[in-house]
Amino acid sequence: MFTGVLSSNELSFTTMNYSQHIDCRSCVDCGFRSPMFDHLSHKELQLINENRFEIKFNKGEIIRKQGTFLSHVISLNSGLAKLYIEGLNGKNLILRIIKPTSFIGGPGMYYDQRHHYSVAALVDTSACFIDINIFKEIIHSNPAFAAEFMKGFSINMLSTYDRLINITQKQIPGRMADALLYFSDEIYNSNKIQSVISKQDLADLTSMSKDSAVKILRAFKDEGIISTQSGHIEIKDIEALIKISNIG
Amino acid sequence: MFTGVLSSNELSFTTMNYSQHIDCRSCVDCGFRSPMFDHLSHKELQLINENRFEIKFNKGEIIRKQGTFLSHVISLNSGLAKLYIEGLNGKNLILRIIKPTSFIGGPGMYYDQRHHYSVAALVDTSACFIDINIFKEIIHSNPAFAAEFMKGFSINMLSTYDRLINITQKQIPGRMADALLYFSDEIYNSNKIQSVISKQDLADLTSMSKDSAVKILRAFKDEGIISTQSGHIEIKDIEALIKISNIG
DNA sequence: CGTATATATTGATATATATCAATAATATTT
DNA sequence: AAATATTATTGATATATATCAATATATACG
Repeated sequence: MFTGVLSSNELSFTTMNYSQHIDCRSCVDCGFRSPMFDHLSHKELQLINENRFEIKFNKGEIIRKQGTFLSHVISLNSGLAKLYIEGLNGKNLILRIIKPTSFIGGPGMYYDQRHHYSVAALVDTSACFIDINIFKEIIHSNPAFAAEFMKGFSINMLSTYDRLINITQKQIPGRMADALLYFSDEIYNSNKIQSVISKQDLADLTSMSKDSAVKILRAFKDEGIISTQSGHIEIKDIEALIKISNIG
Repeated sequence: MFTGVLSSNELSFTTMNYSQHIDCRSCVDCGFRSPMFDHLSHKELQLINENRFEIKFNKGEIIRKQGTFLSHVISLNSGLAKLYIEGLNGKNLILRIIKPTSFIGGPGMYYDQRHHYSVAALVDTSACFIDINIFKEIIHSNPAFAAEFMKGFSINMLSTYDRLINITQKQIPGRMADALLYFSDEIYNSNKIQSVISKQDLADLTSMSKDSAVKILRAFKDEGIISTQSGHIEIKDIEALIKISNIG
């Protein structure tokens, strides 16, 4: 189930490249850990450190597979991943894009100990896996951490509500505008969307066919709202996108 | 914000009719409380009892209004309600139907203390409102209760995922079949669906127009899958519905 | 009890979106 | 570098679903 190289106990002599090669020594002073862990004591961080391992995934590899046993929660150290539900007839629905330093728990944690979505690396990605029982232990003994965990869970719920409304109540232009704004505002913090996001990904994010995704992007390009070069998409007129998003 | 008659301190001399007239004396031995509360001690139940009030709502009345302050969690004692997101351009999306003795918290509880959906009574309905701070206090001091609360939250999340996939990846016949099966399996535990569920409600539950809802129900009727009499819908061929639901 | 108001029904029409098919461009492997 | 596979693009066509309009039925109201 786990691919990639286990490396937390190795020494790394490669040149530092934060986007791909991280070897975390300890959670206590880790610069790549989810901000959620700021609420933990030194002792709690040490406990987590003793019960986690870091794994590197190549682009395209599955980090979590829907349906399998939920034995660990994840903190994404570097890279980028898509979190998606494997739906009907092989259709996927991307729920959200995971960037560093996001935490991934999942609704199976307190229900059936299974994964209800898959997570796949969009680029070379490194993530720490933390034992679920240790993690829960800390949740139950640290109310501030528990509240923070709940908050994250709640935000995921709210973003799912948002997706539900946007996908079911907006038509294609509005949905694609939402997706582009999501990348520029929340993922890349830039008006450039990297080419690792395929047309199929954009379609899976907006619940439309790939052909429709291509066509609406073409239309946006013709209107000067975006420009494209070798797979990359650049937002040229963000105001227009916001307007299209609002109209629906 | 709260309508209806506050009645926990009144004596009721009306003939007992569980579906409409409940006056809970104490949470400790309440037969209408959510099963979640079974995990509480006598003392904790007393604490809740001192910090709750029961309100009766007439059919059609709003129990919770999206956007308002989340000051209380709810336990539905009797009746029936719809929980829905007020979306774009006045379109509503029903997330689920609430029956006794469901608990309603909400994603705002640990985020922004606001309601992110509305709840409205479909029939005369009675519900207990529990102070949010008292409720959270108990969550933080009782791990078993906290886990149960988390489990409920997770189940809501999973049902939202389900809605997301069913609505975005099935077409009208499959979605309507899902809605009918939801009522028969989870709400009424009967193949008869009461007339309090309007065609608009069925449309809001399946994310289709009211006209389309009427037409697909007509088609189901013509095929002998359902029958209708004065608003009620009766499922005649549940196997056919399951098949339609599976095909999508 | 009749009038008003909301809800339900139906067929005709419009429209958004998916599907298909054929080609082009990229990426990946040998 | 050639060959193969994957991904992207485009226009033509099919189809699902929404909208509209006109009528019917039920429900609330004074």
